[in-house]
Parts: sequence; C-alpha cells; structure tokens
Amino acid sequence: MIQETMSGRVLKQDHVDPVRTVAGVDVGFEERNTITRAAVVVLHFPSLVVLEESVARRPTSFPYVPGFLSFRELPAVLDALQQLVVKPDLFLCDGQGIAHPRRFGIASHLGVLTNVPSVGVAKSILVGKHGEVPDKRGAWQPLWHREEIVGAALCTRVKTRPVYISIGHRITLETAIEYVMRCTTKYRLPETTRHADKLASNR
DNA sequence: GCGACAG
DNA sequence: ATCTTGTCGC
Repeated sequence: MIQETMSGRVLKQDHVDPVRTVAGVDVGFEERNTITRAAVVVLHFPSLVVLEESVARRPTSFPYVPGFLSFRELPAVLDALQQLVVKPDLFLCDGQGIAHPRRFGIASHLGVLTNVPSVGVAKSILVGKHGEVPDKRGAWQPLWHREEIVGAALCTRVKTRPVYISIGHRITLETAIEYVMRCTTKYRLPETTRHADKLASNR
C-alpha cells in the first residue's frame, strides 16, 4: 500500500533550515461533514506573531477511517497551502507523524509531499503506549509501538493531559519536542495549532 | 473472535 | 470531527 511505500521516504534526521516561520495546520467540517475546511496559519518564529492565514474549502471525498486520516484531510490542506505567500519553514500538524500503524500519519504525509520539515501534534493516541509523564512542563516519556519509539507523550502544561508528538519528516524527535515547546505558551496546545483550530472551525 | 481506533 | 451551557476545579 502507498503508506508503507511512502513511509520509506520519511527522513528521520534534522534537515531543518533556520526556522523563521512555523505553520499550524488543522481541518474542520461543515454541512454535516460534506464540506472539508482546511486552515493554515503561519507564525513568525520565535515571536509567534501571526504573519498569514489561509482557508480552503472543498467537498469531502473520503470518510474518516482510523489510520487513513490524511486521505480525508490533505486535499483541502494542499489547497490552503497553495494560497500562501509566505513559505513555512516548519509544519505543526494536528494528528500523528510516524506514530501510526504504517509509520505514515498525516504529518509525515504532508512533510513528504511538500518536502518541508513537519511534526505531528496529536491530542490523543492512535497507536502505542507510554509510562506516566511527570507533571512538569517539558517533561516527556517515549511512546512505544512494536518495540520501537515512535513519538513522545509531552507535558506542555501542568495538571493537563499530555500531547503526543511524533516526527513527520526531516526532523528528529528531540528537535520536534523543542520546537513544540517553543511554540507553546500558556495552553496545552501550541499557538500554531490553536490559531489553525480557530480558523478551521469558524470560531 | 474481541476491543481499539489521530480527526 | 461535530452536536452544545453551564459548571467544576485550579
């Protein structure tokens, strides 16, 4: 299957150019899921000032099937990306990178297609398990799946559930965690995804 | 066969 | 993801 083939193209080393812009990517739905709405928000790094926003809507063409999220959401995301004037140096996606049954979640799919470094920032686990994460900002535990470290459960805020970080493309887990922390201020989720989330859901 | 299952 | 107000807790 294409996910297994494409996962071979994921670069698990740091090939990250100096990061001046970080983009948050998220998707929402309208009209009883018949319309897919993708949002991309580009922030200046490290100031996290919003530089540009992009929204794209298109008919939903694929159902939600766990493990195949990118087929449902990426087409609209690519539409939104084409409208951007500023080229992002790094993508922070809602969902998994290689913390996926076939090591090719939406963050990896987006990273490989665009050849831009990407990171998966998920609110819940698709596959894998982890030890208890110390309740301290920045603390993390490896996420294991089939004797392999596929990501990290990261505490971005005390007394809050961890977020699940995994590499998408052209980055290492340690570097990914570092950027996620630097994009997170007072909330559980990075500012990038919070902005994209707001745009994708019309709030 | 029985659960689990990103958004 | 989405349907939805107030409310419990730090």
